[in-house]
Amino acid sequence: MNQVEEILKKNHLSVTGSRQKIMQLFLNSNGALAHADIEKKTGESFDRVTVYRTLQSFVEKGIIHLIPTRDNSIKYALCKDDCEAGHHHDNHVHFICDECSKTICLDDVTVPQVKLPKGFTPQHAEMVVNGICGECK
Amino acid sequence: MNQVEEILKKNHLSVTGSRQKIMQLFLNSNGALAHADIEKKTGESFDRVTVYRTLQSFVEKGIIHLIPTRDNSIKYALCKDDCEAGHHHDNHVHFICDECSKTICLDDVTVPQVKLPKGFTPQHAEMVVNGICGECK
DNA sequence: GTAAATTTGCAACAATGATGCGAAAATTTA
DNA sequence: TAAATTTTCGCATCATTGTTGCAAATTTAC
Repeated sequence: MNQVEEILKKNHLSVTGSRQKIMQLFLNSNGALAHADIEKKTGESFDRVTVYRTLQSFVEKGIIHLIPTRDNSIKYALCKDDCEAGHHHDNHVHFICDECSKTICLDDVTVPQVKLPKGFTPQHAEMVVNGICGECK
Repeated sequence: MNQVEEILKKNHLSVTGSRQKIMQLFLNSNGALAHADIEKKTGESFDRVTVYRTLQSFVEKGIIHLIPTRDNSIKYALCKDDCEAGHHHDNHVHFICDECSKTICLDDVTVPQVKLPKGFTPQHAEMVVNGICGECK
């Protein structure tokens, strides 16, 4: 049983062609993927709806997470820690390169706490940093 | 000359019905607005395209700014400081209430700096906090 | 008040995402 | 391992969101 199958089974998902291929894509890519990226890379293999539903199932199981971006395009990313241990990932910072527009999970950088005005109760914080990544410098 | 006209003229925008009405909406609301909110509140007054273009022109002039949200819906907000002084607003934190889903600019809370891994050069950082706002508590 | 510049509304289009449903595939069961 | 059951897939269809071109209307500048 390969890594992809393992991940799917562990998360109680049927092992199907689309899920295997898309999961493999995430494992191969070192950044986040947008729906469009996935559709491009899988070619004509799967229906557009299948890709949506596959991503949805991954999100529901907590295998991948969404990354909010400034231009409001949805990006999905697999966190290394997640797939290996299955535990819930902490709140890490995301980095988006303005040059190559690669989106990277900075798993080691946690979102700092901020002091909110009186009355506000925080529950979850997201932080996205834009700039130039190591490869584009 | 009223406040709305003043803002528009200062930003070299023609004073038109849609711009006046939409700008007024922003001045009246104490939170951020989504395109859909605006369309709802302006009723049948304007074409959908006009609303888009009006918002675009405001963004271009720096009168309003975009707020990235976790569910990837675009929200626009007017910062008090901006409209009065015209200077560029600093990087403040945004708060989205999970209860009433109001989106608020925390003008006094600046986005903290984070230490990035080697090679990454930050240029801009966004931070969005979800939770419960003062009114919903 | 008129000419020039800008903005509007309409039509049309593109991209993104959701849903219902029968067919196909995967999993369970015996 | 074959049948029964469950899940997923693909197609058609639809909704929402956002963009563009262009002629008509409005605003601004002179």
